[in-house]
Amino acid sequence: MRSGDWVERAEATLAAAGRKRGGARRAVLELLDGQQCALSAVQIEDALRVAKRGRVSRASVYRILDELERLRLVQRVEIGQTMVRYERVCDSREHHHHLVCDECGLVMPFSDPGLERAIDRLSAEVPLTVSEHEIVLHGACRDCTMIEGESVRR
Amino acid sequence: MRSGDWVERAEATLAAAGRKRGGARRAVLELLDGQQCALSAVQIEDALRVAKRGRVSRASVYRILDELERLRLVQRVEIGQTMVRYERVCDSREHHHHLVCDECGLVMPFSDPGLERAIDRLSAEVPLTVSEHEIVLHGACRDCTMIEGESVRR
DNA sequence: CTAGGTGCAAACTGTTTGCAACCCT
DNA sequence: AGGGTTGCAAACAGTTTGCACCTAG
Repeated sequence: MRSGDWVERAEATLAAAGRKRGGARRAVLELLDGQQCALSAVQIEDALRVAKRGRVSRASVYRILDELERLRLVQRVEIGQTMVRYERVCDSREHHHHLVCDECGLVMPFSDPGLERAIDRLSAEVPLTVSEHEIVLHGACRDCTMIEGESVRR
Repeated sequence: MRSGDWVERAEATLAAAGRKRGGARRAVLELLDGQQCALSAVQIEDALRVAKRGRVSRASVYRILDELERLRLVQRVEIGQTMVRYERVCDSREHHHHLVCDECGLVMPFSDPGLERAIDRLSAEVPLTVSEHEIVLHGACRDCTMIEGESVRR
């Protein structure tokens, strides 16, 4: 999916749902469209303040994300670290999951076709009409693995 | 793992880490030992108040869970719904993941050997020393699937 | 003109921290 | 005696809500 396509699709979906346009939502859409990985509401608010695409209030960020999620334009990602993150939903080729370093908080995307096949097969057998799935691998990234052992840090 | 074994192992691990015993922690351990699936800190606090195993303060619940997690006696589970949940860590035979109904919040455990194999294989290829993994399937449970369609509820 | 969109501030909720008292070893 | 353990209350951080004003259609 080319950059921009997702914003267009989102605007179209919103219009179809009877929504009007707005500057705040547009700014959030464009920001999300440019991301490689998930962002939290707070990160989004900060990024928008810096980019000063016209200050967007905290409340609007949450309301917008909530609505985009309902329309399946973004997906929540629970990576731990207390806060919820969001990332745009794209076609299956860009589908990915997350590696999280529990030491430093680094988050990296990864994807694996074999794993997806296992999930798809499983989804059909389970007592749930599965709409989404999320896989998170926790551990220590390379940098943190090297530092380890110098104390009983968590 | 029989009921009780985990509590014993936990106490032993704590002692080995130089910890003393305490009533609050004991109550939390026993409560967790009797659970089928993950509980949030708030749920734990409430359950202990009801069971009145001698009131345990909110702060203690959080501190205890934090420590048990560091010692790998419990594992955090991020199921969405904002709050973090915890469940005891057992041997691999009891290892499981979660199905979450996004309509009513129902959480069910499931396990799948094929999926575990795929994860293990993958864990070796990734730029992270993987210590844990978490898989969550989101969707609508059977009851909610039937009710669906009556409105644009999320 | 009218319903949806937005900003601001207050309210909430889950979690963390400071501190004094307590208890295991 | 001394350090880990607890409870209480205050402090925090992320999220939600109420309300007045603005704006797209």
